[in-house]
Order: sequence, then C-alpha cells, then structure tokens
Amino acid sequence: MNHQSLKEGDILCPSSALPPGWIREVRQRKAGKTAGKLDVYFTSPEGQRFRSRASLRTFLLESGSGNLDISLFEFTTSKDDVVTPSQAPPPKVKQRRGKKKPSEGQQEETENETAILEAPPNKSKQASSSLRSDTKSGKVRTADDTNHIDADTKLQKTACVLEVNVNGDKTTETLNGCLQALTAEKVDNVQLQKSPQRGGQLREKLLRLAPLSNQPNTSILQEDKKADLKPSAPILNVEPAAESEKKGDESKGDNTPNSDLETGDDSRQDAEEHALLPDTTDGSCTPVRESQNSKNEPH
DNA sequence: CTATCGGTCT
DNA sequence: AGACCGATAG
Repeated sequence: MNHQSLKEGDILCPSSALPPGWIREVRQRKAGKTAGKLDVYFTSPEGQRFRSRASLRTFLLESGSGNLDISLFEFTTSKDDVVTPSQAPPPKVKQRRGKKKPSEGQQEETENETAILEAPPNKSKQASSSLRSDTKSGKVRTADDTNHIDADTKLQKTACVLEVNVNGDKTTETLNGCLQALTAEKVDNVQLQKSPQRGGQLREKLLRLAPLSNQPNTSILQEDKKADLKPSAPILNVEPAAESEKKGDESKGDNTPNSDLETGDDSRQDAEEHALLPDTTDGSCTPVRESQNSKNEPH
C-alpha cells in the first residue's frame, strides 16, 4: 500500500545538498568595474577553499575523494543566490520571520537579503538552514565548527533514513545517493582527523603540478573513526529496511561501487545523477522559494 | 593570510 | 555571459 507518491518532494537536491562538511558561499562584488559579478566559493571540510570548478575537481580527484562528485557542487551562480555576506548571524536574537526593522534600509544594491540556501516554508526538515550560516570569522577549522558540521551531517543522515521510511523500497537509487554522502562522511572523518588542514594554496598547486603519482591520503588510514560514527550509527540501524552492504562492514568495507577516476571524460557522470532522480514532479529541483508572489497583487 | 576585484579565455 | 585564475589591498 505504500504508494510512491513522493509528495513531500523537498528532498535533498543533488545540487543543493553537497557533501557533509562542504560549504558553498556565493558572494557578489559590491565595487569595482565588475561589480555585480557573482563569485562562488566552496570550502571543504578541511578548510580548503576553491573558487573554481576545475580546482575543486582536481582536488577531489587527487585527494582520492572519489566518493565526491564534482557534479554535486553547483558552481553556476543562478543570479539569485546573491547571499550578501550578512555580517554573520550573531547568536544574539534569532529574527524569526516577521518584519525587519523598517528604518535604516539604505541598501542601494539588490535589496535581496535573506534568500539564503533553499529554505522553503514547507514541512519540517530543512531546519538545518540556520545551521549552515555560521560561515564567518575567516577561520574555518575550530572545534566549534567541527561541532556544527557534525550536526549537519547527522541531519543529513536523518533525512536519508526518512526517505527510506517514506518510500520503503524502490528508493534504492535515492538511497544510493545518501549512501554516497555517508561514505563521503567516512572519508571526511578520516581526513578531518589528520589532515594537513592548512595545506593552503601550496598544496593545491602541488597537487595540480603532480597530476598523479601517488595518493596523498593513502597513508592516512589507521585510526578508527568509529568514535565519531558511533552517534550516527544507531540512526542507521533504526531502519534496516534496505541495506545490503555496509552492514557487515568491519573495518574497510568501503567498497565504493563506482570509482570513476577517469578524467578528461566528463560526460556521463551527469547522466548518472539525472537517472537517479525519479520522474516525479519533473526537475523541480530548483528551490521554489515562495513563488506565489506575482499572484498576490496588492491591487 | 584573507577577501575582493580585474581581466582574460572559453 | 560565464568561468577561472591572477593580482592587489587590508
């Protein structure tokens, strides 16, 4: 009787939800000849920043993070993600929806302000929106941050489980996506534990200069990260509905099914994603943020 | 070092 | 027009 009516379709869009620990930042130039231009930055859990798809791709490939697909990162600025760096959300008071102060609104540029990541006034879920707004302070590698990341990760996982529950079976594909994230998380943990962290551009450059030759992360793989996984493990067990591998995984059962390490040929990795998405509600992946705007004309 | 802008290439 | 990378300023 379980219909696959995925009505609560606000699942995690492959483009919107990126691997755990990753942060996407979109900045708009406010001055200069190129004012108005949009720049997108991707910050990896290790604290490395990428400003271009190419760089990120290289990093993912060289870093051995084959679990992460460059396709998951949306570099294309939709001219709507203009998320002006609102001076970091101070822990002061959380302005719960409602009006903002009418006075002092001298923002000549696109008054667009909020419009942060997808945050549709839908059902629950998405509560992580406010979570990922902490990006600030420049430094992105403090214990505090890690904490946030953890929370986020957990949330993601929860979402995954939820999906399984809703669909029951036939979600294998979707699950796959979640699994990917999960696997990625594992890697994340590993790297997070003992990563150069502050590789800096030097590392990037080095990587780039040395297309191949050895995996810099091959040696890092001895300590067990179960400590961190512990809290999340139970969650997964909650619903043993569909889970084949990863169950009897002892230490290194991370046998990623697809290891597309091939480079240069980037044309079918996209299809993969598309194929994953069910045909429900076409590609409504775009964050439909409160569209009823032009319908409610004041007059 | 980080953040932003400039300018070029596709 | 969009993306990428470089360079400079704070």
